[in-house]
Amino acid sequence: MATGHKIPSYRVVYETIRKHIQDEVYKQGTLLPSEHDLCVLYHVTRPTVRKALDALVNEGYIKKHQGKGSIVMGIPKGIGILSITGTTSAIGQDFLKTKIIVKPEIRTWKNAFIFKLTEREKELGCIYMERLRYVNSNPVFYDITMIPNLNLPRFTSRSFENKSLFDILRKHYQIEIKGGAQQILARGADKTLQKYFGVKKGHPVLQLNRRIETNRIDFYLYSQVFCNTDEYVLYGRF
Amino acid sequence: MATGHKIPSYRVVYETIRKHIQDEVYKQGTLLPSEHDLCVLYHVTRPTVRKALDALVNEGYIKKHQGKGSIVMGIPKGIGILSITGTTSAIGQDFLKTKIIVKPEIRTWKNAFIFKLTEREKELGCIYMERLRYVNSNPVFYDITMIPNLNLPRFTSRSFENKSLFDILRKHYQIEIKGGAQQILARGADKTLQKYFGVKKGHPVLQLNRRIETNRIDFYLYSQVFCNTDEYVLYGRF
DNA sequence: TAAAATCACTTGTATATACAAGTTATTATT
DNA sequence: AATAATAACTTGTATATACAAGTGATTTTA
Repeated sequence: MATGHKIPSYRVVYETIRKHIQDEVYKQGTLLPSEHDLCVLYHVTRPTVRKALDALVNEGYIKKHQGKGSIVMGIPKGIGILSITGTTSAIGQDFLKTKIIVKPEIRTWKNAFIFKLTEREKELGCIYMERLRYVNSNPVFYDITMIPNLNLPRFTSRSFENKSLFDILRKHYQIEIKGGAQQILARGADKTLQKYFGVKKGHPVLQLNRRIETNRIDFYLYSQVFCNTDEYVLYGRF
Repeated sequence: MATGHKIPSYRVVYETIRKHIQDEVYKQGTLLPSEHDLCVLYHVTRPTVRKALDALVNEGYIKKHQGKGSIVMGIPKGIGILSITGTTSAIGQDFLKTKIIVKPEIRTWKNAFIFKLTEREKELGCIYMERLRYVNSNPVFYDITMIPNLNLPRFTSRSFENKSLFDILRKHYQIEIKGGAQQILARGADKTLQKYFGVKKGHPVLQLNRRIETNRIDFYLYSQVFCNTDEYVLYGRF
């Protein structure tokens, strides 16, 4: 199934350099090739290279110093749930296992939800699912995902074990994640969290309420993520 | 005391539009003037306008749609401690009061700290301070700030009441904040937090460990922020 | 020899231009 | 009147170019 989408060249440059940092072709602490050299390498002009580097700076892969060059910082450490790509890519799929608690099913919206829903979203109802995610066999994330029930054929019958929700949305429905907003708070564990995380009542748990924006206008995903940060803390750049 | 720094025009465009969104000259839900119109308005070219808009998109002030325009999203709601500018600008200085718990003083580094320090940083020692911050008279943030003791004359004798640390660093020492990395976790309140937040022992509190990068190479600020999220949650974009 | 000036590099800012591609209103067609 | 084509907008991508400004090594000067 070819997408037919042409990949912009700044994206190619970004992805390649990112991969090279990941694979330690460009090693931590060293200087990246100069912008001019990258231009020659990728047959693009400086603004294009700079757009790619800007993204890498934002995500913490590199750091720039005027007059000196771009220093490779390496892969952002920790669990980068605050980044756009979601949990899976951030800590490496190898160490993340997913267990479905509630299979995707059509429901009415939880009215206790934090974000205001549009009338259209309320009408549609939502696809609801719950997942528990393990990092190195420890339950670390418990997440509730709600997606407006808008023209996503066969969605509820798909398998999500060890698959990224975002990947499925992109491949089968051409939905791209573009960013989002989130609330972050600390709370005590309730019965559900006690059960899944194996902690005492009131144990401090991180909660994230997220509204995720997509390439489809007025189409948002909603998720509530609970994290047990006892062993794995969240990490982010700003 | 004139800084002598020339402000880049993309910055001027960014600041002006940002201000206009804040002052509701550009109202939420409406379309921003087109990039072309902004070019005429500010006497700059499109790449310059786009650079300003990119920053506004990143911070959640606007959202762009190809073929349509840039939609004004309004001021990012909540307490945007995850953003680069710090607490003060995020919730509006009017509602934030600061109380100094420990005045800036020279100390050796807390060795229990999370980030690895360089030898140079260890030698220098650090300027240490503790602050309690109130939002609408409620104690919400308790933060410990550590700054390498590197050529910051008279720093320990300055007043920090209701002043932004970042502003002081910029105005008096020409130190600009460029970004940073942070860990986020949920933890139970200890005796100190109980005292300042007026909560029970073990009450869930958000903790942020931050390393803040500056325009001076190898000069970082370190801070540990504790947040009582019972009434005011943190907010961020990704 | 030590300090100052220069040069060659780096990234930062800005312009001018072109075309691709998505959206919306208008116009022409059926 | 409903539909299709078009035109006029919008943002997205990309090039080519120029100069400013920070860094570090080299060369010149005192």
